[in-house]
Amino acid sequence: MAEREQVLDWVERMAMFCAEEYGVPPIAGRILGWLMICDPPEQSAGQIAAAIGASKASLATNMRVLTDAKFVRRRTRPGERTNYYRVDDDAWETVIRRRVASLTEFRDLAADGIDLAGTGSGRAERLRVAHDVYDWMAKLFTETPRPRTRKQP
Amino acid sequence: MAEREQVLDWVERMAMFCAEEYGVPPIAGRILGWLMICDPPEQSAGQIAAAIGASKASLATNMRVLTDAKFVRRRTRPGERTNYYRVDDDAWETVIRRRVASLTEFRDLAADGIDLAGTGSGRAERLRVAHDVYDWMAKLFTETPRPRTRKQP
DNA sequence: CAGGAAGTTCAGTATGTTCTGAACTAGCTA
DNA sequence: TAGCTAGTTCAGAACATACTGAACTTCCTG
Repeated sequence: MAEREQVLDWVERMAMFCAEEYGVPPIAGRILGWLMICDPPEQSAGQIAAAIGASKASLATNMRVLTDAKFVRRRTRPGERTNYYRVDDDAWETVIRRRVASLTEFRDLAADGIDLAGTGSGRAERLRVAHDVYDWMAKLFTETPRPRTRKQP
Repeated sequence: MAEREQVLDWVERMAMFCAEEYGVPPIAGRILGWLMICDPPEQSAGQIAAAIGASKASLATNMRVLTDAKFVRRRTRPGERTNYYRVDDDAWETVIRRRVASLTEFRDLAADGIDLAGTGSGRAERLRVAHDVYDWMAKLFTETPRPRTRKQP
């Protein structure tokens, strides 16, 4: 298989993963996938559209979603009207932050349920198991220091 | 607010959380929410349908989704045709297992991208950051022992 | 200034999802 | 056996989502 074709195939796999696991629209997934692996790492909407085979309109809509979500960063160059996009340097930190927020939201919801059921009741005990699992997961992320990524030897 | 109304409100919040975060259909979310907090903890489809205000058909469809996903367990009683449902005892373990599977899938996808880009290249370096973050998250779950949930003092 | 490309917005189309009533099957009970 | 209830399946309605062409605005370039 040609290099380009292999890359597009990978982009598609990544896009579908993002669509299924995180519920992003297919085109947003393709943009993300493309920006993860493309060269140069910073490209214009036109270049991206050509690469993934989507319309200008779809690019505008989906780029906005991705930049609002802080996964993609827009950069302008002086004296140029074209915007260039790349994966935000903090994108992966953002992924972790979002994950923690989701876990704590569930945990707090479970806590509300425990209050509602009456602490100590059987119903509350059942909810406490869920609460504790989510609490454990959330704390795992917030309390474990992440080793700094370093250059491959 | 009446007790019952408060509970239904909580169920609705839980249902919407599941729908938004995990992409389950609203009714499946309501079933889950109801089964988490209802008394008795094991109820028939008819009881659940009445509680959350859904049709028999929707219950059949969504119960199947939830039992297939191992979040809900079906139990039959001898000499009775009615099926009873409750939150699976292992539901939260299942949540964790699914999460790990998702993390490793992304990590492996990133690894494929690194191979494709050529290890050591700039493109590969960019992907390695993503790879390492997901690897870290996956290992967090698999390598951290979870404290046994115990009765509240 | 005129021409053209980048970017946005919107209306319309296509597609997919979710829910229900109704028709059906099957088991319990009288 | 007849009647009632639990459960399943399916077709269709209602709704939501994703995508694009086209019209428009804006800004660079000649």
